[in-house]
Amino acid sequence: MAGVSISTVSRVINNSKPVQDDLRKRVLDVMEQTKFRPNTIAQNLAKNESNLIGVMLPEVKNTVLDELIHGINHVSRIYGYNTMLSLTGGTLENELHYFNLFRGIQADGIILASDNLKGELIELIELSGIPCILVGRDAHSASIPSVHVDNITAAYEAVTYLIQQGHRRIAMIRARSGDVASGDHRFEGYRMALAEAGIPLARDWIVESGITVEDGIEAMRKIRESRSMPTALFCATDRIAIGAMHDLMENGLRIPDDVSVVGFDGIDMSAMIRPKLSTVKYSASEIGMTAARNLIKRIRGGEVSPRHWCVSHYLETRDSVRSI
Amino acid sequence: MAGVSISTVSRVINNSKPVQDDLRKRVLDVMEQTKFRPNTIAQNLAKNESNLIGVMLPEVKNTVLDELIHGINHVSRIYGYNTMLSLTGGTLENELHYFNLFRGIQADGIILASDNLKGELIELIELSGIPCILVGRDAHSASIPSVHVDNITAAYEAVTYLIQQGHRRIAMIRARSGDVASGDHRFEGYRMALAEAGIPLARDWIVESGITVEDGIEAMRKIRESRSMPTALFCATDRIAIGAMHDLMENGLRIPDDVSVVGFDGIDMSAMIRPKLSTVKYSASEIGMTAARNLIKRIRGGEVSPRHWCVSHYLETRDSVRSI
DNA sequence: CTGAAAGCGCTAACAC
DNA sequence: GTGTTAGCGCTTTCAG
Repeated sequence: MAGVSISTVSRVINNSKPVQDDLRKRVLDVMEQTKFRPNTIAQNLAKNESNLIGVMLPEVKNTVLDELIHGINHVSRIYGYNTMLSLTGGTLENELHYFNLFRGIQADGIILASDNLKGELIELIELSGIPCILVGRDAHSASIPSVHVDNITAAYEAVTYLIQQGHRRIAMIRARSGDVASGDHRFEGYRMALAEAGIPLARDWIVESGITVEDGIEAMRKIRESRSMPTALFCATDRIAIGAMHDLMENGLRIPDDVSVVGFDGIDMSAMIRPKLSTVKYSASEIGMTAARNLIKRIRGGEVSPRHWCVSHYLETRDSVRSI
Repeated sequence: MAGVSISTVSRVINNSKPVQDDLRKRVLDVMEQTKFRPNTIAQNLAKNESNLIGVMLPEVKNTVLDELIHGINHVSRIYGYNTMLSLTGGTLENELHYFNLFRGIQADGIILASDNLKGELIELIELSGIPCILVGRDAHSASIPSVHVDNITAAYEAVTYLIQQGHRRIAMIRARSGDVASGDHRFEGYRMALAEAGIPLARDWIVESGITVEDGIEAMRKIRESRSMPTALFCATDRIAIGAMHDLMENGLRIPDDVSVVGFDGIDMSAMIRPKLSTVKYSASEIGMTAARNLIKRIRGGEVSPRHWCVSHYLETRDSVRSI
């Protein structure tokens, strides 16, 4: 329509080479008038890059993840990348599926939160050659960089705080083993703190659970039904803690008078419930930003050796713990 | 590697035409051993379709949206579609941007929650010819089908309930006008209920606010500082309600003794806070499933005339309202 | 049933 | 500066 060659059109679209003003104008006019948009997919195919970063998360049920995503989006945008998100539900099958989907649309890099970084998934990632970065959990495999809070230390500090407040009968509702961050590592911190204080682990007071509010309710019920009650409870996530508090209060126990509770994550609701929940806080958006920044560095051929970054954390003490 | 032509490989990948067993096996073996995956993007380019549904949401800060997404994913998967999500922050600029991004990767259809369905955006959508469906809010424009709860009626019922409990001094924290669902429509329901009961609107008791917990705190403060206090409060979202309750309790007011509160959405936290929040509930996953189902029908050339679907709602009465 | 060849919409040398 | 041409990785006629 503009009476020019395809290449010229391509050049004005990409500003890749100089084009005479009148030709450029003719092209632009036609584009405007036909509302033409270049087909990204074909561009990507031809260029073998997409300026697209894929994000794979198991779910988005708490505010922390929204912050994480915003952190990622923020720096991605600055560097000219778009992001696209998919929810995997945490299953290996879905993770493989979505990884291939991202691969298919030529994603330049992928940020993922997964507990299945081994076997098939890790093979696929390495084979694909797509730069990846793990968020939220410490990497099993050294081949993939990661950004996360120091879950072990943070949990250790939270439980140590409880011990300092005079508690020795401390239960923990942990996430399932296999759930790296909130399961294994936060439990490890709990174990270390108790060990250091010479407190033996009490089987009845360690219950494995999902990470949702409902799971917390269920898990708390199990602890209540055990032979004796703890005076304090450390929960792997705030949602678990909120569920547990719900169960306790429904059953006539007072917080923190009867049992003290500490959570992990610092979701916004932790400050809204009563009593306000003491919890381990950290900046999820910082995780997102750091991840995006370093992923992009790798995409652009920066450092290759995988590193692991920790963002800072602190215990926000509120009203759910008493000293005895 | 398998000693066959490209076409044959394509045929075994797609099962599009019969291939002799031994050839098929040779191809499959090589695919397995090289971990070969077809390049989706090139497939799409050649086929001019992607089996991809784009989802555009402003944010994912509450459990309702997680449910919504899962609803969408669930039925999409059944029909062989993949989904990809992008967070727009609710700004027109981002919505245009991501829409074009989805268009670029040849998304077959798009599910979106937007309050900017007019002017540029609607033009772009119509021009692109991509089937779209709106979730969460009633469509301005008749040209785009939508799935949502009947916000006006639901809000009307919630406020009418308050009136039945003997309240006449009823405040509302509404979302901003322009925010179709939680702003305009839920306010309209409030207005109708009061009008029907012959209660005049009190300017001081209607405050416009964002939809987050923090916004709720801020808005409640404004109401507290007005000349006189209401006995009841209707909030456009549960998060607002939770923030408002926080502010009230921080300032020594009791719920429901001093003021009754009703929320909207039925997020999981509404049952966790104390007192438990009475709120309008509905199934977000049903919205997601209905949207996906009908979008796919449109993609496949089913009915063209846009329709609007409502999912059912009900008022879950809990402990945050007293009768006077 | 199988291979050769054209083409999806675009970019990137390569000539002029 | 601009047009021509060869792909990007795949699907789909079209012959055989």
